[in-house]
Amino acid sequence: MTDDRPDLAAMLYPLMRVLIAAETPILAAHDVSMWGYAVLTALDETPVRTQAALAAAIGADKSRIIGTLDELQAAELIERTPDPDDRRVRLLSITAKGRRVRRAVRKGIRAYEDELLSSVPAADRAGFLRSLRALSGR
Amino acid sequence: MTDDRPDLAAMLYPLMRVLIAAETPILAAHDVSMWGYAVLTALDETPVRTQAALAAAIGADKSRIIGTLDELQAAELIERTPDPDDRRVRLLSITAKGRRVRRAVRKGIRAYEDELLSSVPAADRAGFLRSLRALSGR
DNA sequence: CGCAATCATATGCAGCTGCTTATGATCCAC
DNA sequence: GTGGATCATAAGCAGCTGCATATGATTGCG
Repeated sequence: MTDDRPDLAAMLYPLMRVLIAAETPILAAHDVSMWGYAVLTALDETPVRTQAALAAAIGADKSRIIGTLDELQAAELIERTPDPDDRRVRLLSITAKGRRVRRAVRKGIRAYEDELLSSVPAADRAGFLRSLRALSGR
Repeated sequence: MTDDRPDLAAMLYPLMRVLIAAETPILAAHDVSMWGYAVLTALDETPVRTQAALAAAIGADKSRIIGTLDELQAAELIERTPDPDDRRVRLLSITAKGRRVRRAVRKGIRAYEDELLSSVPAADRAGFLRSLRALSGR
């Protein structure tokens, strides 16, 4: 064990702040909240059955996420339809509009990330992304 | 540009939560808050002149950090002495006790991190750490 | 059928955060 | 000497978060 590197959290924290700061105007330009974008992303990528399961999937609080879902629905970015097999459940789906918005936001974010990552050697970058992917469980 | 990876923030966020969850009991065992540990770490590694500069260095709010400094001082982990050259300033320094506590916490955290990172191939791990270091500005 | 579990929803509580404003003391350039 | 800047400190405000509780409706098992 060497003492030559900071704790992971100490490195992740400022990076996280930089990313959030960069994403904020991108999200604002599309009138989407950060949790709203997380919801759109989840729905765009994987089917999910219940709102609670969605909340768990994106690390959100199942109660707090309701407001976000309300906003997304009002903006016609998602739809909620009753599940014919279980009257407690409202099935979630992303609309075509929601898909477009999500992908536009992601494009902006990706452009920023690519620029950020371009300062890192390609071999390290690949290792970084692979590690990050493995460590984040996705 | 490929679509085959999640946004950085989407990967960093769960990793950050995992790290925080792991650190929480370690910090509690030493009766140190997370900001307290960040302060101790900063003081243990680099001299800093003013409290405001310390706050900036660790990404904390200069007003909010006062309470943390009060606690650390009460626990005799840091000392605040008036700067003879500038009566507005209180110079900060870590005590020997503070140094011991900080290093004990770091040891616990490092053990966890090493275990976590052991699931990643060594080459990727090195690339990960180098990238993280470069991207976090430290 | 009864009951525990689950769903969506709402909300309270405590804590934290970012930002701001304010205070009194001190510093320093003009 | 004056005034703006800086320091430490305190606290307001609004927003967010994690967790818990509660409600009414629904489901599914014993």
